[in-house]
Amino acid sequence: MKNRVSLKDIADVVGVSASLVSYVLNNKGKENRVSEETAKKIREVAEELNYQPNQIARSLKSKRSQSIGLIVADISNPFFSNMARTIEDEAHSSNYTVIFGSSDENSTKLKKVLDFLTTRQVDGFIIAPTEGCKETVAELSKQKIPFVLIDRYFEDLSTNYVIIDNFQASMDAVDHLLKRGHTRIGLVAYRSELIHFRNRIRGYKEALKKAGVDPGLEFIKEVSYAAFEEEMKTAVRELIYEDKAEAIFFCTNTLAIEGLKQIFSLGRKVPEEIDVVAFDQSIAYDFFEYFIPHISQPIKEIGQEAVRALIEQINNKTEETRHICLRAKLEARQAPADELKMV
Amino acid sequence: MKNRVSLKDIADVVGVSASLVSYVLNNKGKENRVSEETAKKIREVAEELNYQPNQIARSLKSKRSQSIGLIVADISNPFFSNMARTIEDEAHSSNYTVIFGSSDENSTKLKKVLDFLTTRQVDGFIIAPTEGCKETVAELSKQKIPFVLIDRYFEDLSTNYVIIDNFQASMDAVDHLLKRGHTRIGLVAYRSELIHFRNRIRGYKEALKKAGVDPGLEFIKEVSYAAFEEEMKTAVRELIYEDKAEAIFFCTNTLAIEGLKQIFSLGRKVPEEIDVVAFDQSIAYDFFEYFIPHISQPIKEIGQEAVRALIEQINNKTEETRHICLRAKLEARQAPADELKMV
DNA sequence: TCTGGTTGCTTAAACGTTTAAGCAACCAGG
DNA sequence: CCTGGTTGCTTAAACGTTTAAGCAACCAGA
Repeated sequence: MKNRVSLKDIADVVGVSASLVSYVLNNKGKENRVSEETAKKIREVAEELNYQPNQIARSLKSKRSQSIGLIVADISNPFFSNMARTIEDEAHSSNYTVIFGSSDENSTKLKKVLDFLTTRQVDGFIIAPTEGCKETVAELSKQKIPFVLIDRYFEDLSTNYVIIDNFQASMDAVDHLLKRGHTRIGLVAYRSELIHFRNRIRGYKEALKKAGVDPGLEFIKEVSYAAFEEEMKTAVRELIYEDKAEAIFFCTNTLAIEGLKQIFSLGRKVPEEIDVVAFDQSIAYDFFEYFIPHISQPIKEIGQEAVRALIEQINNKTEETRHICLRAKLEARQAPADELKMV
Repeated sequence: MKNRVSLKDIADVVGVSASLVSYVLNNKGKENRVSEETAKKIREVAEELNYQPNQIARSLKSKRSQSIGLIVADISNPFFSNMARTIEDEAHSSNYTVIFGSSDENSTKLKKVLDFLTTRQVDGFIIAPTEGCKETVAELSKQKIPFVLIDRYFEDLSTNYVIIDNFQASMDAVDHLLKRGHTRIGLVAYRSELIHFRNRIRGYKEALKKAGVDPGLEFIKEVSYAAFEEEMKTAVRELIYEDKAEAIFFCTNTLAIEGLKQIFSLGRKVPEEIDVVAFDQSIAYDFFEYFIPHISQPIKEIGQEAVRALIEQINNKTEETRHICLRAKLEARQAPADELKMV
């Protein structure tokens, strides 16, 4: 490949210098006093030879690669792949490409991917930070590399971020269960210091407290990201058998899916025997006779805001950081039983 | 940002020329007779200044960007996002980054994304081609830009591709339904000339023919990609009410999910009243009392083979094309009814 | 003492752009 | 006829690498 036509090629054909071609094709002919006649010829030849500017050369000169790095926990997780899609659309519309990498919620891997993409001179990053990557993120700030955190952030780090109000969302979710008459409500989250999980747990506690539920009736289970299937088994078992939970709030889509499997495998009926609320959407919820109430995150908005904030930072090199906190909505429509009938 | 340390910076500190630094850091010190003493000093300073080579400059020189473009129908489709993940891992392990773009099964959009990424000088593409993009793909061949098609290919175009044996997979799927005693078997596919759909339909027909089923009992519905929810409604309705189908074979994951919704909304029980086989995995299948039999594609292998074939083509500029056809497996385990009980 | 090879470095060009600076030719005004 | 501005172009440097070619200093052998 790569016998691609360059400015020089066009210049040779027309019989002018490469600079002139550059001026014309960048619509800077006027300012640089290129005659309309020459300009026309240059444009024609460029068209004819199907000239495509070499972005690499351009990047070297401009120190801008017009690409952004997207680092999420796992691109194959629907939450993140949906996010990726909106980020793609938004980035392309601003003439940026998106390079992606998965961290597997592992701070070492995150650092590796980050370094890998930094060498590629991406102009900035959109990152779902993992636990224990605060130093890495702080370093990024120090190096003045533009970036926006999504989904999670660090309280004691002044960075751009786009998140949702996890505390409020969690309160809404638990309120929903309280309103349905439960007091013995369990929660399953990942074992993590990440702020969004902490806030989801805070929201859970606050909702119970406000409702006057005895703190002894807080049932909180935390499972590890790496082995959550295994640990979910124990968690659900304990919630049901020992804590006598009437309802469970699952803090992510993956947890909800796995948790529901465990509930069913114990032969419990949802919602009659165990009521459930989940965080995040899942295609699976459409198939339950009882539509699983869940917190629906404004994924599209998050992605768009993140790209916008990032590009703004790239362009304006403004020092101030933007903290965008969106509202997530509880989807609790009860599907008509005879319309989405489960087999 | 971008006050990044360059070869020159290191050279200045050590007091040598940039070339020497380049030789040493590329482990070409020996061949170029750099004294071990100087080499050591250079490596130390490089370490100290945390030197990261500028890949852009390197790319300009080498005409290699060490990045590949991945173009799929929609990155948020689980099939493609899972594929993306394996491609990411495989590419990173060969020191390539992945830039992605979605075509929405639209050939105009595909061409746009392709051009967009070509300007970025990606070294090659992995593409799930859309209907009507044959000329675009042929043009890519003509320009000698390395690429590998996945999921689909064009019969009359000699290109690299990694696919599965759709004909065989489809036969397996329909055989499964035949073995369960059905003869009135419907099929739902996208309305498309893409070879993989044609082959899935061929497999369906062949299986029926082999089983001696009257060709009059072939019920084939095709829906448009853009409005499949709407058209699925009609398709399922017709299959059930007019064709009196006893079973339906859905040709993709999205079709299966939507089709199942429609079947349930008509109050039909699966599998007692309508038996079903799907193409591709879905998280939702885990939740049916009756585990939905489906064709499970070797996504990981497809991704890996695609990356390998692509990198081989990039490196060896071999003219010969590789046609890799993998086998997809019918997953038909029946989940124990009391273990995965639906609510 | 000259020759030729080795050692250890530097110089320079190139990749394809962008863009400041320079320069020749022309024209108008005094 | 000189001056100064305008017009239409070219030159050159730069971005950060890579790499061929060159060169000075030294040493060994004849």
